[in-house]
Amino acid sequence: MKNSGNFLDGLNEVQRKAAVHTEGPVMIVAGAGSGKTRVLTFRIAHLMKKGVDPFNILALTFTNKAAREMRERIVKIVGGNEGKNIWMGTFHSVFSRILRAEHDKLGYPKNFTIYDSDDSRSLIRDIIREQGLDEKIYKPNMVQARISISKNNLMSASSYNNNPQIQEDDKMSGKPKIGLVYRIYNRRLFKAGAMDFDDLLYNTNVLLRDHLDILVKYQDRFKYIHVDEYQDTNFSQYVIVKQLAARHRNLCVVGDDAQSIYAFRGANIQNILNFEKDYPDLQTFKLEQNYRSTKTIVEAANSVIKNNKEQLKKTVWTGNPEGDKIRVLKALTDNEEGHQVARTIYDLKMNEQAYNRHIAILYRTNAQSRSMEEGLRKMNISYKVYGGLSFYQRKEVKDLLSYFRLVINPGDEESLKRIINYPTRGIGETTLHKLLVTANDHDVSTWTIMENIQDFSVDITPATRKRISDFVAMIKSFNIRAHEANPYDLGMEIANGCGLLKELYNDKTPEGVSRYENVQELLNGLKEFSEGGTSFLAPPTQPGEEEKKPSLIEYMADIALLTDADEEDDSRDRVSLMTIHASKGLEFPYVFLVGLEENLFPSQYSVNSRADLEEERRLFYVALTRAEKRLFLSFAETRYRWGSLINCEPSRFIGELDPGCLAFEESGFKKKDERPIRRFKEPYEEKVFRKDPPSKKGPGKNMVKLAQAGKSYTESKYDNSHLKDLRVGMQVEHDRFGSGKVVSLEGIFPNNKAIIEFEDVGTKNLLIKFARLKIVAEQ
DNA sequence: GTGTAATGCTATTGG
DNA sequence: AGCATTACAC
Repeated sequence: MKNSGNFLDGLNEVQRKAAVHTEGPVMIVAGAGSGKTRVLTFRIAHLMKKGVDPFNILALTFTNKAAREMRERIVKIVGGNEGKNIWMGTFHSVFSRILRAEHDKLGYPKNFTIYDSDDSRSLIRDIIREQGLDEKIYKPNMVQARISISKNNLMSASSYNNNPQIQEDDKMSGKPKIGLVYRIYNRRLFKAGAMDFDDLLYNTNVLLRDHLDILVKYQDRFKYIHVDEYQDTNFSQYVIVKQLAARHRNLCVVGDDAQSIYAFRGANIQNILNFEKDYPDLQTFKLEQNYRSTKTIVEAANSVIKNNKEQLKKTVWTGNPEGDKIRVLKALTDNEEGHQVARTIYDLKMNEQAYNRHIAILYRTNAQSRSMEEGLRKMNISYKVYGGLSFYQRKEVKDLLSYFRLVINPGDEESLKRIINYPTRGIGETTLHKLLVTANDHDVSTWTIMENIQDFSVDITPATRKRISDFVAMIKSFNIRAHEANPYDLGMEIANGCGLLKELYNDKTPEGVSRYENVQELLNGLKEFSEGGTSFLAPPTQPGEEEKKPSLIEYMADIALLTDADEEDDSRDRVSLMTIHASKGLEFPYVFLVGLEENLFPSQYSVNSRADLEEERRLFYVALTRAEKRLFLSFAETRYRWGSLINCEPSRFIGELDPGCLAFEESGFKKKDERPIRRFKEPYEEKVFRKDPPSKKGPGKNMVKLAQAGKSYTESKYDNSHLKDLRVGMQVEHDRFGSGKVVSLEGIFPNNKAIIEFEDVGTKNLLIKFARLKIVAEQ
C-alpha cells in the first residue's frame, strides 16, 4: 500500500488537475492513449481519500471488465476494503440492478428475465407471423432495429404510433404496421416478465421520470458520477445521467469524440459535442499527450482523423520515440493474407522476442477471423478469438440457461419455447401451438395454461396432458428452491433432471463431445460462482442490508449482461483476434490491421453517407491507436465472400495516411493499377485457385518444419498436415479401424471431416485433426 | 411426433 | 461456405 498523499505524483499536470477537480461538471477530452483510465482511477481514489463515502460514487464504464480492473486499481491505491462499495459497471448492469431493487414501481417481477437479441428477434418474428405480415417485407432484423432505435430515443410505442412523421415514413416504405408490432412486442415482454437490453435503460428512465421519490433517492446516493467513453452514450443514457446528476451536479464525463464508433446502436456523438451547452459552468480538461504509441503511429492517426469535419479541437502528441514505419502488406487472397500475417508474427517472435500476448490482429467483421486462424494454426501460433458467437450464445449453453431462466421465471416464454421439447419429451409443435393460442386467447402466460391444463379446454390427448404436467412438476420442484439452494447443486440437478446432460453425453460425434464440454464449462463457472460468493456485478450491500447469498437467481442476473469482453484474461500466451469495435480501450505492442479494402473497411454500407463514412474513419483511427510499438496494415486483392471469389480494391484509408509514416518497399502507394507494394517477405507459395491439382510436395515444406519445431499446436495433438491432401476415393489406413476408403470430405483443413468406409467396421465420420490416419493409395 | 434432407439466408459493428 | 429454418418422409 502506498503512503497517502503522494499517489497523485504519478500524473502529469493536466491529468492531476482533472483528477482533483471533483466538484461541479467536468469534461475530460482524452485523446487515444492519454491515460484517461488512470485519471478516472486516481480521481475516484482521491475522492475516497478526501473522505467521500464510496456508496456515493458511481462510475459507468464501457465493459464490466473495465469496471473490475478499475476497482482493483483503486483498492490498491486506497487500501482497505472500501473499494468494493463503489457503484461501478456498465449502464446496463448498474441499472438492471436498480430496476430489480425497484421492480414493484414498474409492475415487473423482481426476477424479471433479460431477453438477449436472439430472444427478442424471435419474439418479434412470432408477432409478425401472428399478425399475418409478410416476413419478406417485415424483416425481423429490421423491425427489431427500428424498435431499438425508438427505445433508445425514449419513444414509446404510443408516441411511435401517434407521430405523424414516423407513420408517414413507415407507410411510404410499405411497412405501416411496425408501430403495431412494437406495441404488441412491448406488451408481450411485460407479460413474460422480461426486458430487452434497451428496456434496461428505457425503464430506468420511466422509473426516474414517474417516481420523484426514487429520483431523489438515487440523486442523493450518487453524489459523484463518472461516465467513461461518454462519446458512445445514446440519448436514453444521456437522460439518465442528466437526471441523476441534476441535484449535486458533480458529473465527470470522459471521452474522445474521435473515437465514437457506436452510432449504429444509437450512440450520439452530440452528447459530448454539446456537453458544454448543458453545463455552461463546466471545467474542461484536455489530455493530449499520448503515452501509448510511437511518434509514427500518433502522426499517422492524426493524419487520418483530420479528414473528419466535426470534432472537438485537440492535438494529440507524444514524447515517445519515432519508432518503425508502418508496414503495408499486399496479399493475393484472404488466405494468403492470413499466411503472411502469421509469418510476420513468427518473425517478430524470432527477431524481437515478441510474446503472443503482445500481438493483436484486428479486423472489421468477425467473418475475417477464419483466414487469420488458418494462417496462425499452420505456423503453430496459439491464439484466441474474441467475440463472434459468444460462449453464452452457443446452442447447448443457451439450452441449459433457458432451463435456469424458466425455473426462475416461468413466464419466460422464449425459454419455454426453446426447451419444452428439448430433450424431446413428446410435446411437439402442434401441442405447443395449441398451448400458445390458448394462452393468447385467455391473455395469460403459456405457463399458466400448462400449470392449470385441466381447467382449459385444449384439444390434446390425455397422454400429452400427462407429459405436460410432468414437465410442470419438474420445473416447479426446481423453482421452489431457486432462492436458497446452492446454485451449483441446483444447476447440476436441473442439468441432470431435464435430461440435457444425458442427451449430450450420448452424442459421441466430435461436435457432440464439444457441446458436452461447453455445458460442463458452464457448470464449472456456476460452481466457482457458488464458492466465490456474490459477483462483482452486484451493487454494494447497503448498510443494514443483509449480505446476499449466492443463488441461481443472482447468477442469472449476472451473466445475462456478460460478454466476451468481460472475460478474465487467462495467463496463456496467445495472440488476440478481435473486431476493431471489441478492441476499444485495449492496447498492444504489435497490431495487425487486416482487410483494408473498399467495401469491407470502409464497409459497403457506409460509403454513401458522409456521416457513416466519418464513423468508419473514426473506427480506423481507433484501430491505429491500439498499437504501441509497431503497426502492420494489410489488404487482399481477392477474397472469398458468400463462398465465391471477389476482387477487392485497397481501402481509401490507406491513401489518407501520411505517406511519410508508411514503409513501402518501392515507390509507395499510388494508383490502383500500379503495383508498388511488395510483401514483407517472400510470398508464401499458395495456390490461388482451388482447382489446382494437389501439390506433390505437400503443403509448404517450411510450414511443416515450423509446425514440428514448435511446442504446442493450438488444438491438434497430432501433426496431421500430411492429410491436407486427402481426397475422395483415396485408400487410407487407420490405427484402430483398419483400411478403408474416403467417401466424402467437408470443411477446411484441419477442421474438416471425412466420411470413411472401413472394410471391417463400416462407415465412420472422422475429424481430420484427430484422426490417426495414413494415406495408402491415391485411388 | 420425430428425424433427416433440402432450401434459403446470411456477413457490419454489440450490451 | 456454413448455419438455421423448413419440407418431407417415416
